Amino acid sequence: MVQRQGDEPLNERAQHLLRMLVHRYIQDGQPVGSRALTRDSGLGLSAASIRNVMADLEEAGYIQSPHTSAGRIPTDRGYRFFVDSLMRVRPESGLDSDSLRLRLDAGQDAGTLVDSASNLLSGLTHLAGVVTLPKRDFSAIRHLEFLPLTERRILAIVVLNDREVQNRVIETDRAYSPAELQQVSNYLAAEFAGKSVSDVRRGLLEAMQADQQHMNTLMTSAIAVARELFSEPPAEDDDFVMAGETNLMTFAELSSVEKLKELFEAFGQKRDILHLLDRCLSADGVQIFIGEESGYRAFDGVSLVTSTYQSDDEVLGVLGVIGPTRMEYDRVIPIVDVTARLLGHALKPGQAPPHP
Amino acid sequence: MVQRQGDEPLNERAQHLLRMLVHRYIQDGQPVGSRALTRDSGLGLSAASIRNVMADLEEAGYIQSPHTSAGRIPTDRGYRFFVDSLMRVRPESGLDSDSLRLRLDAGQDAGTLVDSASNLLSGLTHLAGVVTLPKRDFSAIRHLEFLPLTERRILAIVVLNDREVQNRVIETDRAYSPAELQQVSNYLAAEFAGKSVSDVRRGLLEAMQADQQHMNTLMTSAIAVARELFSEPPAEDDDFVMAGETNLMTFAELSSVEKLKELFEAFGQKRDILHLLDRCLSADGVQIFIGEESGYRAFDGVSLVTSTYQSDDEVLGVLGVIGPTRMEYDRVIPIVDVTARLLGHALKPGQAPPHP
DNA sequence: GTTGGCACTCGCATTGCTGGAGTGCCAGCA
DNA sequence: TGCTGGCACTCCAGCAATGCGAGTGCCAAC
Repeated sequence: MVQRQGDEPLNERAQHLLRMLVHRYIQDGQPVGSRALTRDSGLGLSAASIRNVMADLEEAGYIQSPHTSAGRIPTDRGYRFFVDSLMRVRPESGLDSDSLRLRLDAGQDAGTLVDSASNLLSGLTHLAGVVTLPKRDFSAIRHLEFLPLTERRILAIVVLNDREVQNRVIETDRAYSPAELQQVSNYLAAEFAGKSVSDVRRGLLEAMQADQQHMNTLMTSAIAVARELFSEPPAEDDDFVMAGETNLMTFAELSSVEKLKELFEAFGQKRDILHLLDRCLSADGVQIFIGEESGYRAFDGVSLVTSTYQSDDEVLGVLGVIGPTRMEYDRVIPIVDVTARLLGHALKPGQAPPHP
Repeated sequence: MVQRQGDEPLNERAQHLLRMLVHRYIQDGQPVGSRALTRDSGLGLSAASIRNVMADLEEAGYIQSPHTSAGRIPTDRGYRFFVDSLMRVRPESGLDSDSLRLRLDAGQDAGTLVDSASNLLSGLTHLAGVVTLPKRDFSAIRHLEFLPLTERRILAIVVLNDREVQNRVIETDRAYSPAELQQVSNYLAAEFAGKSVSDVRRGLLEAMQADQQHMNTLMTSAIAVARELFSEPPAEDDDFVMAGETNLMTFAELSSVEKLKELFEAFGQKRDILHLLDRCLSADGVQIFIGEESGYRAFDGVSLVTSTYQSDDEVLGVLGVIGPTRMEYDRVIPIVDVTARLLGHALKPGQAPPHP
């Protein structure tokens, strides 16, 4: 990156003005001029002085002017500084938290909850909401069942956490007789019941490294089958749900059809978005990507506010909100934060189911 | 509908010119003037004569001019007449059919097939593809299983057709002990194995009307549970999958952001679309809704070409393509038709699974 | 019935103009 | 040294005027 003169820290006044400018721009989407700022700032400064400061801010890369005689708008860097150092998150208006809880009812199945959360996010922020399906690594295995389809293909059904059912077809190395399969099934069901998927995976790894000569045929078969079943997470774990994409069509910044197309294509591809969301999985708490920071061209002019959601300290997934860089960060961030907490809570196993 | 002078049948020449006009407009999206038509028509007529005919066509409601001194464009009614009487469907270029078959591989599960079909449609037509999930009414029940969750909540797992697994939580009138549930489970599994969902439903209806005093407790319980399970189709049966929505953003007719928003919101709501697709279920073969014919405002300027798909004479669902009214009907229709056939074929139970 | 001609109508792009908002810079002042 | 008022300059947005081109409708003549 090019060294800029402006890399020296901003003084108090410049920071204050930058905050005002960003705030104002977020409100009405018009470039902010020196006159408007003089009024807003509350400092008893003249427009000329403000102009001087604005020139500094521009040189430092925090703001820019779309053309000579327009006001200034924040750059990505300006938003970043605003979000990191200038902004104070608005405390959610207590009421929210309660009414939200009602809409994320514990005891529903994961798919429904994820949908609700996504709708909730988009509804509250008037932006697009996005929620990844929860990882199932820490779910307890409740029930296990194998059905022979053809000689070498078995339909495996796994029930997790009282509620979720997953199934996949596995291909085996050799043919299993129904009786044999039944044995394997019983053995594995007894062995795995109550354990979490990641425990099982770890256990399998150990078993495979152990001396196989001490095992009987049943165990060897069982391990082979189980390995096939648990070797990699099911495809659905790698997916997300969006809601309210159309909200993005209202923003002037994104109203060029080409820009929109690019963005919606990115949503459809899923790959880039997933990659981006995966990056958020590692750091917990709220994370923000502003415009080009994401590294994807389709995300120019677009920001992503995310948070991991977790139950019992295990990170299950990521949720967040996609909108124009010009979004009300101070309002959106707490919404994302609260929603993440509520979703995590609602997903906690053993929650009371809703009364019929 | 208002009676128009033009309701008298169009003469040969008028029909020919209408065909040319629609064809031309579909090709380049520009209003077609009399000069252009004189060249295209092949008739040795002058522009003035053409203009006379065009005036007739306009009066009859088949074409209209966006403003005084532009050419003419087809109205919905014009497209309708074109599609019904003037157009000749292009025979698919044999090659297609083979390469398509490869992309709709029999033996995959319904979800994957539906996704593929949807992508196929949008890829081939450069429009948006839409496919409803297949109804499962005619699927054979392969396996049935009940797991107690809480006293009155039971997780039911139904395996259909070797491949599809459906599960739902049912609420019972009274508490069942695990042993009792096991009995019910065994009884129903034996009773239902191999029957289709609709057979079972019919059977249940009869059983309920029969004199219940002749039944033992087991049967009564079993019927109560089964009724809960099969009373109405699972929610997923009532859903569809779309692909290539972004293709619609390229068309000039739809390039106003507001129109697009309206349309995409309709896609998101699903309700209207589902309703529209349901209407297609009854009539089999290819069906077409042009513009306002659909009755939904969001569909102004948009056409829908659909076909039912079926295996073994049972209609399973609907698929189709959504695009601007100005679409190449003669090319799109056979694509929809073939895709429907291939999807129906691929969904046929007992198809050889793909070799690993 | 067909044709050429003619007047007419729009839409669209270009041009020139004006007002307003905003900037940068400078000289003067505390 | 920092702040301020003033001034010249720039650029956009909106508006009217204009000319051009494409296309129409109608009519009289063939």
